[in-house]
Amino acid sequence: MTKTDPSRASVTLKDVAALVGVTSAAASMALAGSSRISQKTREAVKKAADDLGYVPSAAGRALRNQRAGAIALIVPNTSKHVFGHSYFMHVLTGMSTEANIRDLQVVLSTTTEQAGDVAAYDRVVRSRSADGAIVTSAAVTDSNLEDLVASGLPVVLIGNFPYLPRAVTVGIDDVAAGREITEHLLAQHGCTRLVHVTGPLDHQTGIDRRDGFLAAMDEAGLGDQAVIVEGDFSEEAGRAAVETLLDEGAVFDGIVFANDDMAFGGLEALTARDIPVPGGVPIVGFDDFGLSRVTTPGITTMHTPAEEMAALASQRLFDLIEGVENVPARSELPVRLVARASCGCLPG
Amino acid sequence: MTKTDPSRASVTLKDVAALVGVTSAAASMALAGSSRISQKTREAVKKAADDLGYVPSAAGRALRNQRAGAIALIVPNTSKHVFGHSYFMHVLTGMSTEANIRDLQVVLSTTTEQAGDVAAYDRVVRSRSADGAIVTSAAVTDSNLEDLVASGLPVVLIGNFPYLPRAVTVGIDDVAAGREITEHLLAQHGCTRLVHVTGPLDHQTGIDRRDGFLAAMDEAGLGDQAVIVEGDFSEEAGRAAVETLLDEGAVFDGIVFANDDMAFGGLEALTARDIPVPGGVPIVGFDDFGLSRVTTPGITTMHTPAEEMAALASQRLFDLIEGVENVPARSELPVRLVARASCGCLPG
DNA sequence: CTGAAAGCGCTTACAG
DNA sequence: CTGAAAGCGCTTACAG
Repeated sequence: MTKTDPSRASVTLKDVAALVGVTSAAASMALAGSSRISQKTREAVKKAADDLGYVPSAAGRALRNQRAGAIALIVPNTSKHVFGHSYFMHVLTGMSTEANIRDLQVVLSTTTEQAGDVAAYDRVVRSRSADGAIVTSAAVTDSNLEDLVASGLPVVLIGNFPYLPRAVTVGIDDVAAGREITEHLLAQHGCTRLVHVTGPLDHQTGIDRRDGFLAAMDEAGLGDQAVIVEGDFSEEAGRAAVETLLDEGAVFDGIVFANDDMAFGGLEALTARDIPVPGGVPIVGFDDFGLSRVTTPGITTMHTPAEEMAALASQRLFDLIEGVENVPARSELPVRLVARASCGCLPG
Repeated sequence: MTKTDPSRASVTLKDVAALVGVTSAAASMALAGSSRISQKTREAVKKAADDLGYVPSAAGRALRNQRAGAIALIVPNTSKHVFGHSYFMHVLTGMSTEANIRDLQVVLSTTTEQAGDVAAYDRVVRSRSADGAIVTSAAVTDSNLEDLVASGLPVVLIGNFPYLPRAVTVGIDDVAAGREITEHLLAQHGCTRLVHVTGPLDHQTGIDRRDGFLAAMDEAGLGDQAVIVEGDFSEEAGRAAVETLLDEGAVFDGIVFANDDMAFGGLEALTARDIPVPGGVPIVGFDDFGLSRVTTPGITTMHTPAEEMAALASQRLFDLIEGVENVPARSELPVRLVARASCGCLPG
């Protein structure tokens, strides 16, 4: 069957070395392929390692190399609610792909307390459970992030952090993307009185997408018509925004939601009030993490390449860990408008 | 600001000990709260550790304690496609919650190759990157799993593995659940000619849900009417199953899909052929990982408590790692039928 | 060229 | 009672 020893006790380098009759130092070099060790010994050691099912101890290596061989994803408690399951799974997929290539582990660090977001990061890196970390979705108000970046520990942020110019970040151009999808409703669907339901305005994503919306409205000479309703990325916020608008008798001919979850909540609210989408009110969302494809109507959205962002962030992180010079501080990936039925592009 | 030293070099026990003027052994005991160390020294050491921002080295501890302080989730490459993003995120959430309570890390191990599923697991545990692992969604045909369980390494399987009686597993009663949701269509909606679109039949989940369907049909005296179409849990399989049925002119008055993804694919195919759901054909799915709530109509389904399963699996794993005797080999969590519009229970 | 010590950071068993 | 060595598993710098 398998060659691995099924016994519980773990096989160390010493066991391998003893089987061949060399020191563990020699065995180590042999497995590393050092030319210092004769080819014959090298092969004997490799065979012995194979036969015994030897796998190097992560702890032994980490201690000796001062390198954990792992990268961490920090998921602050709050952001799990804000960004949702699918976002983080895309991020984990991107990280895992890159980590696998380099034979590194991925450790997941979720925060329990509200306040301890950075403490969580700090613990992971200072305990050297991971050689660096990817942090995503931090709030603008989170001042600790600044100390973190200044500390010089390897960290890559996913998102946009204009107030942290020295941080290495990977993201998209939310302003341009927000403008583009707004222009879509204006130019392709003849909307003139648009509402924007924002994300949380203590997150740069929320701010930028709103600014993109306002820029598009201004450029179209419709700045006066622009209505802003503050949301928080939750489905419930989208629903509440629509209900409030309708209750107040607001006049509008389209809604730009800052993400798909809110667009879905809004869609349900509109449908519940017998306002057809897109016939009565065309709407658009943002993200395309999965939800927007499966609703009826499908939600027109800006595809945010979360997995690719995470993959690139991982590469940047590896560079930081390895001490590569001149790692680009900012990388932006392209987004792409995905036209579906909610704006009127596709048949319902 | 923070008390932590922002310098890159990490603080070791030796640094803490030096600051107080004791040996690192004494500092270790002081931090552990040993009564061997005078209260005064204990406090001084704790203060010094605090001031320096000392965090114990994971590698040092792991090597000394022969314990990684981490548990792993193994995600075989194939199962990512089979079970989808949301399932694994539920599992990770459940694991993280339990791991946080015990101050353990969660490491994520995704397999690259097709064949190397167990090798991946093996590497993680043998390298002692993790003290044990949770493995989910393994195929019945994966004979390596048997060796794995026999090896005595701490592992908990999520799912049902009747051919591995010695394995510690956490799951649901898929047969009973499959029967229950089938009975719902029979008893509540008067269906008599039901189709079942199965999951992959090399996974126990696929087999069990099918058997539950057949049992319900038999008990209702409708065994002759039961039609089985083999699927694989993918949306595309659900779509293809419906198209084939319609093309062949099959006669049926309801469909039991073995999961929600297939139900969604089937729903789209029915809608595309102008067959209203539930008016033309009532359908039900299985899982309730997120999708079934957001479709139109919402899909009636059996709620599978993935997060709770993962939490319980984690607890079982901790017990195995700690050598607790008589860890229950099998735990089953209750499922719950969630009635939505696709069967006709709720208004569209 | 090669053998074997030293040391990464930690904690406990041992010596005094 | 307390000081300090030993050793977890590994790899490299050093001694011979």
